Amino acid sequence: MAPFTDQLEQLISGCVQVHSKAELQKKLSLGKPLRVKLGVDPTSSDIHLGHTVVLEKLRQFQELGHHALLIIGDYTAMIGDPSGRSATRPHLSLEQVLEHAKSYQEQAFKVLLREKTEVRFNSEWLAPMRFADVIKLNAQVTLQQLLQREDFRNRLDQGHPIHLHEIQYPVMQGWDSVMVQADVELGGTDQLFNLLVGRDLQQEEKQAPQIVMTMPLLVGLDGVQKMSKSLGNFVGVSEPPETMFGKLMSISDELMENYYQLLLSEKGDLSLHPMEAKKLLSQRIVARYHTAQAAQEARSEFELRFSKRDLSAVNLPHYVLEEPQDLVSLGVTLFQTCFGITKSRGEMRRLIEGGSVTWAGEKVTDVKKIFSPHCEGILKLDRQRAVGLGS
RNA sequence: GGGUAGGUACCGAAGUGGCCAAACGGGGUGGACUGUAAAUCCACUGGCUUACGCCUUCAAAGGUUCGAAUCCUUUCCUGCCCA
Repeated sequence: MAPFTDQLEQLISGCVQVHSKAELQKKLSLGKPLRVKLGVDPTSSDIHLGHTVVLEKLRQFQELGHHALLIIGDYTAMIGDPSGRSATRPHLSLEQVLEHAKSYQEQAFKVLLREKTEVRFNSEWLAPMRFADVIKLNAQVTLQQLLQREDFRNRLDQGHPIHLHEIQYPVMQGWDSVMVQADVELGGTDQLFNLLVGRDLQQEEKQAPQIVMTMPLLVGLDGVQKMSKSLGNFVGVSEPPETMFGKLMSISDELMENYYQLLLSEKGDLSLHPMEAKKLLSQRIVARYHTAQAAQEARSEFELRFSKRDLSAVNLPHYVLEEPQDLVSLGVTLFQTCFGITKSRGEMRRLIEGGSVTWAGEKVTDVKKIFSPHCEGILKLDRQRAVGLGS
């Protein structure tokens, strides 16, 4: 293991809060590997760049010789973390949660060192708990503490409901820390309260309280709200290189600096043309989750496709017509079969009438235009999607 | 449990018997412009239809009416005040 003073510097870099630095220093100085916990709720099937900020921190701990505990919140996911939420989360079934959990782990190992990670499901200890046990835990938290949280206070002020099951969440998460005897717990800044509850519960159980470290939240592609699957403003770590690259290119210039900082832990070269800086950023992030070559290709494709607007040189899905079809029907079929997107005929018609569809580089606004099986060429459907027709 | 205010499209929010597929704002999508950035402008934003129009929708189910998001009944859900 590295000398603890060096470790300390590294570990706290990028953190928003460390509670407390002195405790961390002390624990590190003992020279023993720390048990570092990170909880994730498999509420959706994808891990996105927002999650990676904190995963990377855990990875850093691993590389310094510490023990990583990845807690899959299969049980908590069914309740839904109210943190930062203005409304109650929808309920998930156990089946959904378990399915998500599986792909979650796989994706998490794109960042974490698999063989050095202990994965635990919190249903292991939460499911068998009895009501009396729960009551006992609840005695550790007061309503006043909960109401100091901004998310709950907002809901209260705005007359939005706060359900009792939601206020159980911090206690459950805190109990996880007790059960795995965490020395450190990581989380986003919105997790601060939940993380601190863990300390209280640990102390109650005569354990040393965990050190709490929070990382900044990554803003989503819209530049306004935090990155989340449900808002659709995310870049998933399992997405194809071209998609990742494209999505990253759509962020605003202002966001770029933030992304450089949080995703690559460095300052971008601001002397470059913003577009060039953004291409560099995208390329490097893609390279991290795919390969350098894939990133290079994604970049070239992007340039061909959008800068030079040359679709002919780009890899497009192919489709061969079986029989003549009008443009609307064809469009709907293509969206479905090539991109898995369900469009109504009305939507398709609007797209065509709005001038989005081009055939061989020419706008086609005739909804009824017939395409026959021997038509060959490139049909552009919307801003991002195009299909090669014919063989 | 009592009182009271509500539940409208992705979200917020008008509408309180026909002119309502439902104003307005946000969001989203497409176009122009561009660096697939920002800003701006324009269009679209339940389904089917070239269209006339038809169909499904205003928490749910029934009912009144020529006609209901709007009136009545019951049910479910939520806020606020009181206990």
